[in-house]
Amino acid sequence: MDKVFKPAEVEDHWYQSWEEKNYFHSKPDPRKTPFTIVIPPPNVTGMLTMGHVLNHTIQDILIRKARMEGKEVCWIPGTDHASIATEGKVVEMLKEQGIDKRSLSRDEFLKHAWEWKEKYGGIIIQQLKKLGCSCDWERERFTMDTGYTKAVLSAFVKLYEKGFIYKGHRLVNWCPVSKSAISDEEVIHKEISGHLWHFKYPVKDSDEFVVVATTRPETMLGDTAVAVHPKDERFSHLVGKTVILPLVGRELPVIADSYVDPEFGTGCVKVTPAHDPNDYSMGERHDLELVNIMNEDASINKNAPEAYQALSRDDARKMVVKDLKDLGLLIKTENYVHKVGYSERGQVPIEFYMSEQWFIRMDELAKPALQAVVGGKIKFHPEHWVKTYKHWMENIKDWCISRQLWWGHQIPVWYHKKDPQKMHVSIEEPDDPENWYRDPDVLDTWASSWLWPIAVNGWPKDSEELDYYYPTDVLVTGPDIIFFWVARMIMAGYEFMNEIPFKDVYFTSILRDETGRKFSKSLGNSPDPFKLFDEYGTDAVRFGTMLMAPQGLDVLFSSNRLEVGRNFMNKLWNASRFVLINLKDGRIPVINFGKAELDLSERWILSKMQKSIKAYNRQLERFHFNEAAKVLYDFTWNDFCDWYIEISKIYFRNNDPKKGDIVRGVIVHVLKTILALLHPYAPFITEELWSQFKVEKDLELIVSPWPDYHSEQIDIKAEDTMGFLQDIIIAVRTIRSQMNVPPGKKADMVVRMHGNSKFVLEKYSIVIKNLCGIREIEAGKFLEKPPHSAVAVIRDMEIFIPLEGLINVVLEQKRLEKRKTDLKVYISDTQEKLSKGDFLNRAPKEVVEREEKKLIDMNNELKVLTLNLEMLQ
RNA sequence: GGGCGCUUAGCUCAGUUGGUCAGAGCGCCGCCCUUACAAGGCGGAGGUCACAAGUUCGAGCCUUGUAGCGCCCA
Repeated sequence: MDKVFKPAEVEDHWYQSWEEKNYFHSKPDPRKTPFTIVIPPPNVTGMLTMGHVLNHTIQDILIRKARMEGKEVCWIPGTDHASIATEGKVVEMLKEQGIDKRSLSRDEFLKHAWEWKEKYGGIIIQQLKKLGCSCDWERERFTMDTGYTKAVLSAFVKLYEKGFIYKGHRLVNWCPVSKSAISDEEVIHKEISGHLWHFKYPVKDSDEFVVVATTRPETMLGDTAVAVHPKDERFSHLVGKTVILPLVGRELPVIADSYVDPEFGTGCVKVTPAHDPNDYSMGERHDLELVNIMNEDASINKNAPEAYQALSRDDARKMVVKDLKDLGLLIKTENYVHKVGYSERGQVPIEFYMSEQWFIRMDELAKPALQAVVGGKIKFHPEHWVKTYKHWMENIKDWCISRQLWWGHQIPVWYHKKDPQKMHVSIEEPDDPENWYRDPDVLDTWASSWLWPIAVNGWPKDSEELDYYYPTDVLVTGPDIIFFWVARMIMAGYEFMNEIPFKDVYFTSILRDETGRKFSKSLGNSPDPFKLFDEYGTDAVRFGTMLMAPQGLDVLFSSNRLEVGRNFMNKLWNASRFVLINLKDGRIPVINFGKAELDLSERWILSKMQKSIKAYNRQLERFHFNEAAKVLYDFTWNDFCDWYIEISKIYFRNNDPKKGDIVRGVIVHVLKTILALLHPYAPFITEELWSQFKVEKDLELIVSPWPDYHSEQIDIKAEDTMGFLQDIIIAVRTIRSQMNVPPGKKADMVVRMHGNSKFVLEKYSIVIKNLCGIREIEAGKFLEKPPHSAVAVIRDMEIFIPLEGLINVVLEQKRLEKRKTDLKVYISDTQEKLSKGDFLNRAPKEVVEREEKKLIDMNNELKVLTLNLEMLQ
């Protein structure tokens, strides 16, 4: 074995081996409990990011643990067609080739899109394999494969037939880049420093003007009214009159509507019902005309005066402002900070745009889905996301599901050519297709992915898989798609299966860089996972990422934190190397606890291990992956490597073959248990090391049994005695270090006992001698303090280390004084506590006893220290 | 404006059901290349648990308020 762990040499080998042996594949097996996860399908043309690493490592941990626990494990992978994002990329690619999308037919465009998908679609799947994900690749799905498409269209038809889907001419969020409607959830509100322009509109047949304030002057071309508050006396004389819209010449009524805030701006607002949702509502109340002044790309259309037609909205704004200024109608321009909605994909401000769209009525669908989460049938981790979910579900709005795109699921609605009111809504085309034309729009991607947990299992057909694997167990995803996806999957689960889609939802942390910025492609601050895999090893990246990902908080990611992971893997590698070197004739022992005479250190490490198993399982069950990782890290490094391995060296050097065999048995047992427990986090290195310790009855680690928790191996007494021993050893090491005793130089130890703990020194002197460089130990109740010695007090022991020629009296004084000062503080705190009658009466007996014992011990120590200090002077 | 979250060592963060002298990693200081590991070992320094009040025998943890930071929604 190499001195240093080299991840690249083992990772691909083991992944291939697992795949060849078909360990990832699942078949419904009624005798076993199923454990199912559906992957949150990444965008088909996406690349692996650190966010994926975090998310999929968690899923792989859950899956690998469940597999080792003997469940029938199925992790269903796949990719999402990501309608708007993918279409955008294809349009961009075509543009680079000099092809304009508008010059292509729908079929021609789709051909390019599928080619693109074939070319880049497999990449992220390969990347997930590199990460070690143990998905059932035979079940890989794509949201636009044939079966899945059928599921999506069936869902549409079913909801339509129930009356949950309707078509409406509405003001929707419009992305002028993709030239499509988008849902409320795809709009990002950003704070923008803009301006507030104040304009005069002349009142008809009068010298008067009204002054309106707006952040979007260009929309005035579509104004159809001016509104004031009904109780605003400044303007009440104008209500019912008419103003002339400058530049356009249209006559606008002045209306009174309580929506108007008299405090804001001038108290008069321009009303543009076709381009603003609030104005739209006012328009409905007052029966105002709708004037749509924009084309699909937000340029000005022919409903505006000719001078502005075809201008972009930005140019139109400049020109409107200039023209109004030239007419003397611009009063002032204020700097003004306000929120502007941006299209998540297009990265440009959205428009509110009148168009014909399909909607799903959500109120009915939301009811059971809300109850499932509020009532605890589905559990969120961390729980606080329930409130966010609840708030959204209680204020849910209808979902605009049509998109003016080509890449996606085309809406299964046909209109009759002669009578467009006549519709055919079905997953099959009409019998006389020549007389019909199909709705050109596609469905919002989420209107396909909300079916993911059921559609991957063959819905709407009944199947053994659907029956066996649904509902799934856990969903692991980011909190940013709680509305987009999680909520809607729950609704779809109830609507189509009358059953929840998953029992637990784990929301991952959001990754940020060291300065707190979200990782994003546009900022270029997202590290390339593959560079990290190369640099640290995949296991280390997985483990390190888990260790730094607190539950429910954002992670300030920094790659040097992955060093912890790498160092840990190397530590484990070398601990294993040590154990291998010390095997007898290369034989792997199998421990038999019944017969083995276990000594203190063995009873202690086994007890510690059981406690660690218990804590580890508990943290994993409550989805605290960082804390679980910590439990294992601490046990492995601190208990196993720093203490047990160090102690074992004594017996491997020694000539007691029987004792050596016992230690070999225990050390191999503990190490193999660590490997098994760590396997879900670090699959490659653990499988590799396991192969070195495999005996005939062992399977490969990936399918080996999860370590059992044995409460009978918990040994409080051994832990206490070992703790005593450790305190003694640490105290001696501290003296040696602080008195600058050279590491190679042996010292003697004289112990004056005040109680009955002599047995510890007698029985375990070999451990003390070896672990802190002691030659001889002399112990007794009435020994004198040797001259020139340093002292430490541990429980009932006064430990003297004679340091002729080495003792530094000033240092020793300082050391003892510091301890004395600290002790006095603790003692007075404890005394105060114990002097209160209420504490003695009300606190549990154990707590009082513990405090009393503490006080006695500390007083004792103080007394001894004081005496020793006096002797120094 | 409404909601959610955060504030613990120089930095990044754990801290379970309120109860032992509040922990880790990194960084820092000292010693050591000791035959598993220098990606390591041993030892050490470093804390008003944001602030204020309250509940309690007892608060980092529970309640209320304040301040600062972050996110979501309108």
